[in-house]
Amino acid sequence: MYAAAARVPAALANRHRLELLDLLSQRPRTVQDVATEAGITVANASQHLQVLGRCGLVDVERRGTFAFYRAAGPAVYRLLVEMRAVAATVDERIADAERAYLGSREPGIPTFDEARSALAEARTALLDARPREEYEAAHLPGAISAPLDALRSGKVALPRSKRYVVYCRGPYCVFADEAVALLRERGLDATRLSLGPAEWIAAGGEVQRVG
Amino acid sequence: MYAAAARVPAALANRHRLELLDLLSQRPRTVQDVATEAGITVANASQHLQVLGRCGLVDVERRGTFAFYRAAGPAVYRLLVEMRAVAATVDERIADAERAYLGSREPGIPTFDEARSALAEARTALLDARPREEYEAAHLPGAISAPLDALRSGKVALPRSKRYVVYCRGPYCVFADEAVALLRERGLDATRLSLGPAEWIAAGGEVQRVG
DNA sequence: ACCATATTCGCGAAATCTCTTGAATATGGT
DNA sequence: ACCATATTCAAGAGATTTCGCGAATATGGT
Repeated sequence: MYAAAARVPAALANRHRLELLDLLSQRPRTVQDVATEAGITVANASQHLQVLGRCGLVDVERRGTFAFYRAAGPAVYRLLVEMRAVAATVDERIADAERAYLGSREPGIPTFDEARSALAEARTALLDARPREEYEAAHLPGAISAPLDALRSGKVALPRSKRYVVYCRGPYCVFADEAVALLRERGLDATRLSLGPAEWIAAGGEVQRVG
Repeated sequence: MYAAAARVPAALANRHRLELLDLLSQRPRTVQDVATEAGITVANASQHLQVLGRCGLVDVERRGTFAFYRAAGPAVYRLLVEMRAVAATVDERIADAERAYLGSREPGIPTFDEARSALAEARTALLDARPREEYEAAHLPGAISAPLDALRSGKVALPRSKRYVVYCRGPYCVFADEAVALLRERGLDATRLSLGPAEWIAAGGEVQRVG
């Protein structure tokens, strides 16, 4: 019984599998895709994805010769969030990363409740600083896609009359921070929301898709 | 970074450590105590507990020559609950056990919200069917200790005018079921609450202690 | 039919984990 | 001081996991 229950943490007990699951929590990806992102061979990525799949952590949808893997559901997001919470209370590197990140940079908005009250104002807009593919796969309700590249090249029209709340992949991602810095350089009012879609889904929130 | 984060699931990826943590989620225990409960040697239990401790999953308090280990905090309870949730969606044995348990026996009260509304009535009492030591370490607010042994030997005074809601360690524990069966044989109105203190703590609830 | 490509499978060496055994350490009581 | 006991430490055999490599499988296009 406990041996059976231990298979889920066993699947997560590997840095590559953790990274793959993290990648898949942003959007579905092919084996090749995650392999290059994580810097491992395709064969190895395939094996790791199968381990994750056997424990119900990822689902696979086959389209032609491609296998699109994705995080299996809200329960997986909740598990990831809780695991990071425990890890952060002890592990030096994670805690340091968090301190370095949350300390050196400004705190931003730490909860969805606060974000919601900020967004209640009509002149506040929510921006998604992640790559467009991730925005298309799942984004917070009402968010506008504003990938960092597009912001840099000025391809996103941002009226000066608005206030902007920017989010990205999650607390440890730097996209939103860079986006906020960029907007402020241009004299816009921007704040970071230091949570991402994973935390939103974990909290029971619904997401929107494109197409 | 991911290697560091993987240490938490690695600590949980062992049936004995999972069982130990489960035991410690009910009440603090000594090394010997958990060793005999889990059927492993003391040295082995000590090693496993140290692994759990290094990841911040358990705390230790030394009193004399004894080392009392306990689950480290609400985050650990939340992690355990989420892990079981994921495991139950896939693993045959766990899902079977759940079906067998929740199917063959009656469903009981599945959420704290429903329990709260039942307990709002003044004539409803909440009973804790676990061993007294666990009740003393932590029990749901307002619960009365009614260990199975004490119920069997009739040592708990239960007025016939009340309705009883009985809980135990959690969804997979049978104490509450047996207690409910026992009370009904005696013509009392009893229902099982199929959640335990772990789920209560995971949901952010406060617990009471004795002494 | 044939080819290109995405994925999966199988094997073997290296690394890691597990558990037992026996000893070492530390604390409290006599 | 000495002893009993609770816990921890250390080392080694055995089991499991990891990962690269090469081959096998499967699908879609030409």
